Amino acid sequence: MVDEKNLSRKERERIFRRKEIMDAAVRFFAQKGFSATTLDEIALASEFGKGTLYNYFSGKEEIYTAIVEEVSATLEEIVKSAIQETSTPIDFIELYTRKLFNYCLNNCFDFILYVREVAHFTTDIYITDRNMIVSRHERVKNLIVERLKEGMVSKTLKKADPEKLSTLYEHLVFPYILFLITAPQQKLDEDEEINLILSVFFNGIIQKTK
Amino acid sequence: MVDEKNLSRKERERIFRRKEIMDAAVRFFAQKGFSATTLDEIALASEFGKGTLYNYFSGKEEIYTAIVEEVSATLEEIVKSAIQETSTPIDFIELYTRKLFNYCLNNCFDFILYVREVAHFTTDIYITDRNMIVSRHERVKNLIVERLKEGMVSKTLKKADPEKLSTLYEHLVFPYILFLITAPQQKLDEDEEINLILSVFFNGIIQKTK
Amino acid sequence: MVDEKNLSRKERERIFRRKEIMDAAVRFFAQKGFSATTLDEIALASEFGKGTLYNYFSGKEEIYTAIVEEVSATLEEIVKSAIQETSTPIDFIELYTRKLFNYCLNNCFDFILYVREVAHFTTDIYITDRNMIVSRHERVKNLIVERLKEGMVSKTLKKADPEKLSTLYEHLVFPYILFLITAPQQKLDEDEEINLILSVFFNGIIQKTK
Amino acid sequence: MVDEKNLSRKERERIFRRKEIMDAAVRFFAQKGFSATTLDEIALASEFGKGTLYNYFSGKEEIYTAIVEEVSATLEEIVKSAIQETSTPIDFIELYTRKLFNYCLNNCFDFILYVREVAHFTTDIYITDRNMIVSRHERVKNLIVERLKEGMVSKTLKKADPEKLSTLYEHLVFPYILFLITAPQQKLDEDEEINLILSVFFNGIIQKTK
DNA sequence: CATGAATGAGGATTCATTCAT
DNA sequence: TATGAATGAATCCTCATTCAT
Repeated sequence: MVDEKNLSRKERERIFRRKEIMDAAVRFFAQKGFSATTLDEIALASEFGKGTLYNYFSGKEEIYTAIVEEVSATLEEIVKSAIQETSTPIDFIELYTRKLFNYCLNNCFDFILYVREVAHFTTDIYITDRNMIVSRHERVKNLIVERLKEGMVSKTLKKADPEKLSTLYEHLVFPYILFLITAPQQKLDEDEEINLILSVFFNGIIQKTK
Repeated sequence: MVDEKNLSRKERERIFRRKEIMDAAVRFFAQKGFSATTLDEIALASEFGKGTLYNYFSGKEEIYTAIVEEVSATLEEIVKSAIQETSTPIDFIELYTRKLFNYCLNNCFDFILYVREVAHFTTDIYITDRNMIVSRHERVKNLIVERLKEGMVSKTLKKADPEKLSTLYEHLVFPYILFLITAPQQKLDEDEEINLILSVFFNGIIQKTK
Repeated sequence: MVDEKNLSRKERERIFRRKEIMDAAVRFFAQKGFSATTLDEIALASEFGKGTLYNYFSGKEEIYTAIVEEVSATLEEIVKSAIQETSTPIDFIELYTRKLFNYCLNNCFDFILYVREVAHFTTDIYITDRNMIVSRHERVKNLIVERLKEGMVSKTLKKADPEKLSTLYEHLVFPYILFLITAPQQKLDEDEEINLILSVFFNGIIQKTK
Repeated sequence: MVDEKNLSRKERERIFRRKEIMDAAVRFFAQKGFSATTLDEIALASEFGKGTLYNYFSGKEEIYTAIVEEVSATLEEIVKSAIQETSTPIDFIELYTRKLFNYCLNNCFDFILYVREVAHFTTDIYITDRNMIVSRHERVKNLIVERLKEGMVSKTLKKADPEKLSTLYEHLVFPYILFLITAPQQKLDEDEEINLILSVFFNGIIQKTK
């Protein structure tokens, strides 16, 4: 996350244009995958000349990587803020889920890319700098694991492997949100869906008090 | 699922060769996506000449579609058999999960393709005959929904929208299995994983009796 | 130089087609250099589809390299045969010059490429396998140097650094032949030109007897 | 050669900047040829903006042409001065060779370009104004031819076609000098090399007295 | 049927040139 | 005048598909 404060006008414009290109590209990457997306499409959609893209990115791969990295960074912010704004594991999971849902609603294509990468759903492209993404994902996961452990210590949550639980959460919530958003349907009652997810997930992990 | 009984030797051989090609192809589609997979790879891996593939399929797309359809059919068989072999919703879900896991262990590449298609994770390719897959998926889903409804009527399961619950199950179990299988890790304790999934899912959907 | 005897029809055809492509390409490389030559031109001139070229060469660079290597091999043959067919240094140089001239007359474009490479006149392209060409050039040069030394021992030739003399010969004869052939002029009296070259070169290196 | 005396400061600066650009460009043209050289390289090396180059030249081609023309003019000066400073053909050739060698030592890239053009070693680019260069080359050649004729009349030189002899000289000396300068070697004994060239060339063309 | 050479449409990338600042 | 971002034509290369053998 670049500090955009102390940048020259030129540099700010450059970052802005990079973002414009990424925003135009993400829809295609999400819908068709990396290989099937063409630079012509991206150029057309971003309203830049094809050659211009190369002033901002070294190639198709870098556009893709930049998008995934940006989502990755944003998701880390989301987790951190959810942690800071809550005091209990339960509250954290609820807020985190809500924030995720919200982010996904507004940036569904970015989210698709990220889920695909993290969930190993395709390796259409070998992201050279996957390390950065993977390590950030690990970091985020650890934050969640810590919270889960706290809950287990305080007996709010059932005892279980917190690592596995974290992974399970991720593979429950991410794909489901993705489904809700991509599936063509009339209306989406956000609260209802969140409640359902949490209800299922919680009433399994919350230790019942007699 | 073609009835292979009353076929001539020629026809049986034809089906056998189609299967060989599909088996060779699925690994590439799973690992690299549709677009990034080349017919040269498939020809080489299947030990057929490139031109020969066209005697068995109309093109790359049909190979892909045939694979997805085959998985789709197999999964329908799995659900049906799980239904027939169990008498309660709980038992059904457990057996179904177990069978899924098992199928996935032995056919992980096929499974990846299917999940990608069903979970809308990419539409790299527009499957012309997606209707058949979608409608079978609906059919399967309805079978599950019926079972869930039974459970709600008999008060074994909490009252909830069975459609949503079915979807939730699908988006919990499928991606998680996929993750377990694709994530590079040492050993995989199948039973432990299944128990975890079921534990979380069940203790959320099973109505607690005092 | 591949032994073309024991090859299958397929392999012979393959070599033949490679040669056809090289023959079509060399004219462009010679006239415009490596970078300015396009595959479209080569494809058109060789009467193959553009993609077909890639069945025979890995790319533009390999076509170029293959040509230079072929000339290199041929020139080695020429030197060797000239050595075998003569018994004195003087006769050798005369026959060698005559053979060179003749080769160049019939393969002037190939010759241009070779001279350019050997004379360091351009490094438009970095030939990966330049080593092979350079080492062959060294080998050929040594053969000539040996002959020159013989002449010096037998007092037929003046005493001088045979290495330098060999280089001087090369940079006299090759570029001049090239000039004669590429310069647009009416008629070319081969014998006259050869006699001139030899006259100048010989009457300098032949030791005068009183 | 523009008379730089009566020019305004602006015009002098303009010429100076053109020269700076040409000096930066010639190294690339010499090493990689016309096509493979990019304006970006030239702009970077000359420390001008890419657009600025167009204030001094109409395009890449003109930069190239200007360089070749400048060398061409310089070489004409060299020949003329060598003629004025000597009184015999022999002395002339010796001085000319020496001056050439010296020029080449200090401007080897320029020299490479010129030799390539004059020796027809590549026509990567069609110099629109090649006429000027060719005609100057003819002029220079005639000066040399005249000197050679004088030598033949005065019986200092053997009788021969002076035109051919001039060409032979050019194709002996130029490429050899080029080779000496571009070939990677430790030390270069200028005098030794010149003596060798002249020794070979002279003892062939000088008529022996009994 | 089996094969793989031939093909050309399509895609990523480069770069000379233009032009607004 | 100096600049470098924008551009798209041009180029190399890939690959699904065809077809002669």
